[in-house]
Amino acid sequence: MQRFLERLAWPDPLPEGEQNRLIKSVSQTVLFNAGDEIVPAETPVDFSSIILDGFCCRQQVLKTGSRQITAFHVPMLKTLLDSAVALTACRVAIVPHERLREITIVQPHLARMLWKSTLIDASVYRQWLVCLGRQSALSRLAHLFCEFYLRLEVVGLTKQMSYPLPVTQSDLSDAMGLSLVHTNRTCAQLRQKGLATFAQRTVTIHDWERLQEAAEFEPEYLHLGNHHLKLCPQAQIRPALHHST
Amino acid sequence: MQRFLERLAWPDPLPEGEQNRLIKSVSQTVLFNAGDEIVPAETPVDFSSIILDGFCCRQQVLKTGSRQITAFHVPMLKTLLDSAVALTACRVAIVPHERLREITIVQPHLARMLWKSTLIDASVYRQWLVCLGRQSALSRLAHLFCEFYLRLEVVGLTKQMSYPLPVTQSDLSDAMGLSLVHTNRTCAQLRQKGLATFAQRTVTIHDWERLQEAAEFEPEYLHLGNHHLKLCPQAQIRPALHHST
DNA sequence: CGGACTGTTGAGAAATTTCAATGTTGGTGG
DNA sequence: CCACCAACATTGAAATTTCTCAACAGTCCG
Repeated sequence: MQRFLERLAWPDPLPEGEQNRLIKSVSQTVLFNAGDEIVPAETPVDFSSIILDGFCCRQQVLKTGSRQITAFHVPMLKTLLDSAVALTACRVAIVPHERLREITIVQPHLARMLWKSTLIDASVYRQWLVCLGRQSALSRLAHLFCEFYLRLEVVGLTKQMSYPLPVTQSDLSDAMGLSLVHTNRTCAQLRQKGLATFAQRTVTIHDWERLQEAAEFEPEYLHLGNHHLKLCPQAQIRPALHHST
Repeated sequence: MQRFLERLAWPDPLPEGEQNRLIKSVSQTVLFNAGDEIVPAETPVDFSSIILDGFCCRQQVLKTGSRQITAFHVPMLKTLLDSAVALTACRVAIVPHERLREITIVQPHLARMLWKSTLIDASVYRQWLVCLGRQSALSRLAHLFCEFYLRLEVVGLTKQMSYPLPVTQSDLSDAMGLSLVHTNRTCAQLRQKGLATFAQRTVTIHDWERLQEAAEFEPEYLHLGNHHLKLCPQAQIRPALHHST
């Protein structure tokens, strides 16, 4: 829970009273395995969920069977969600909506932080729309890798220019609106161009500068404040060339 | 302002006290012409905006010059926005964030309604992601036409199975992530199939049932409550055949 | 070792884009 | 009222991206 709390009012710390309030609001904590439906689609819910750890996504399945992932929820990032599926084992805190209602009454600042976090989510959705609507497969994947790098960086889940992304290429396809085959080829392209590698469910960025460029990535939409501004420029690593062809 | 207020706590009415509070929070009202930037992109803002009337969109322009519209804001629907552009003449109410902060303190219910409206926005974004990621051009356009029909229906802006959609085919393209040419051809297909016609900036739905089907449209994501459930089935109009070829 | 899942590759098919030309429409000034 | 202009819509055809189908390789695990 700690990491979620730290992130919520970012970059300010969440006052202790509010932290306790939120902790008390959790009615129960539930465990899920990879593949479980955290909240079945179409089910009306009267609670929200906080992903404590693990990795899950929101998705929608069309009649043709094709799937579109609409969001990834990384560990610790708050999230009120439905139609979510666990991609790895997940621990999820359940917060009844009634408790959230109480929070809006007695803890307006905390409520604002929760509201703000939904605004940031919306901002991320809009950015994804730009990717899916107007960017090439290469740019889309590059953008996703950039986004995750920063989102995970602020919560300390990156190691050098590398981070775990516990999904398959098939999941990436469904997130970026591409076919599996094309995703595979696009990953290969990113690798061959020396931009980034996705292997063993780990992303390694070889050339942050050029990756960002290929993605037209502009991190403001993530609302990370100035945190990342300190990170990224340093993050520029010597271009690594990995021409395997 | 009235229609915005009616819509906010939908289907419940917004208590008078809260209505007044919101009205008092407006620092000024601004007029825009079609094409004006309501809020320039990249500008940090300390206020939110409510579209009182007119029609505008959020957009993002890539380096290649291509544009992606990420949201349409129809008259009366509340909206806190940035990077917005007026598509028609617009009247916009400005609400400083400071006033919103006060609202979270003294009017928690009103604050919840505002929060809820951002959650609905996010829900619409996710639906658009599904469209852009996994649906054909035909389905995308059909979906857009369905979505607008309901959004405008609840605020009384439809007439029979027809409603004004004051955008060009070029705008539709940028919203659905298609090229102008393909959008044009897809509009023609919808027409030829007798599903819907878009002409003179007006959408006319010929066969709601089949249009909905082609779009895989499921209106729950709009959170219109039961209102539309009463409308849509009636809305099923005798299939009109308009084969112009 | 077999099986399931994941990743990789080839090749033809389909959807969509781009380029380029032509029609249409609505408004404006003469 | 007409001529004209600009914006918008439509059409054809070739180019490109992406998808689908199908086969095969690699890895993990019981």
